Amino acid sequence: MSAILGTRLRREREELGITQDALAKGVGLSSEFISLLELGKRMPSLETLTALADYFRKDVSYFLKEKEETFKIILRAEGLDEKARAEIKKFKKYCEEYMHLEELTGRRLEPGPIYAYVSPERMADEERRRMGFGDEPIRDIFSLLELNGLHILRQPIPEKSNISGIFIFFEVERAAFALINSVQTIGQQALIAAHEYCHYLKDRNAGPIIDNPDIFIDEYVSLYHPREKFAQTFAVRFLIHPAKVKKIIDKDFHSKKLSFADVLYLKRYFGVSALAMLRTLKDLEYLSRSKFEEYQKLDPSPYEEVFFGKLAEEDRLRKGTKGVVFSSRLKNLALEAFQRKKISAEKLSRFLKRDKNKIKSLLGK
DNA sequence: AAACTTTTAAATGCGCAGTC
DNA sequence: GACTGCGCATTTAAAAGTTT
Repeated sequence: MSAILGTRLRREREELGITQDALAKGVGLSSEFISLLELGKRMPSLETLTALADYFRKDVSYFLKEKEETFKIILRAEGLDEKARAEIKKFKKYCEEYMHLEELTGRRLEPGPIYAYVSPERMADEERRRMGFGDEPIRDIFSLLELNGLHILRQPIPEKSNISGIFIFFEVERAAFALINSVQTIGQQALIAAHEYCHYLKDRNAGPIIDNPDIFIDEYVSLYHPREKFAQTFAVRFLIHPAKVKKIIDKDFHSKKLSFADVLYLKRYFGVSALAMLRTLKDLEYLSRSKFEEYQKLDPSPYEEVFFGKLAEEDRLRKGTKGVVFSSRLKNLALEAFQRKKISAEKLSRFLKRDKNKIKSLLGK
């Protein structure tokens, strides 16, 4: 009995969008037997397995070999220092706790659609349309993505570890998680979140993905895996819709030459990193190459503070971030689990990061 | 928009041949 | 006689359609 064969088989079949019956006809079996295989209650003969593998154009081993545990793959990645390792181990723990809470409350999120688009721009537009955003900026990307099935955990990983985000998909549980490095500015985090979301929509079956911060430097982006280039283009397009940029610049700036302050204004409007904003403006030809390079060298934070009073709330806080940032949804799940007496007050207080007596008195008894 | 009906997909019980 | 790979008949569950 092997659970892996069943899950793989089911996944392949569903990806083709066919029924058990259709598959059975295709490989000369009965649909009942397909059912048994998918349930992991029977093993096929070698002959049958070969027929199935052929049908899906896969190697037979694909259906047999238990894939190396997701986290082992990540932890084996080269160049991981001890601090990063420790955070990834914590990430694993948080993922498991998150899934456990979903199970306790019965609130499981169905994974979103899988896209096979050729163009990241089209995919981003389509996804915006599906969510009903038009060309408006997205205010709370983290919550939005969570509702669409990508669980978000934000944890601080030291800059020198060179990790900006991690995407993983638990095959059996059918749950996707993204770790966002919370040491980055909130704008960068938003971009990474959208980037991981693209992996989720497109590459969720390709194994875990570790993203490093270099993907943001457009000069070198072409050197990276095409999948990364795709995801990065998607992320920028998803967060900054060019039509909106055009509208603002035409209407409000009367198409004048953009100053650094204008760029920062737009950056704040879309809630992204300064670099992503600069890139977009350059690509849309609102900034010349030389201006782009000039602005790119500047550190936005002191300017932002002077031009707009203060940094975005979270950017000031993040300097002191020591631990994980749990999403509102996770906290909400924990609360529900507590109220239904499925977890202890101690455990709840760990998720909410508040004193348990305080929580208790607030909830009445 | 609830209550019932029909259709279809998936799961289960059972049994048959072949093998060890 | 116990076990395996499978099909047939039947049941269950979920989706789609219809009526009130």
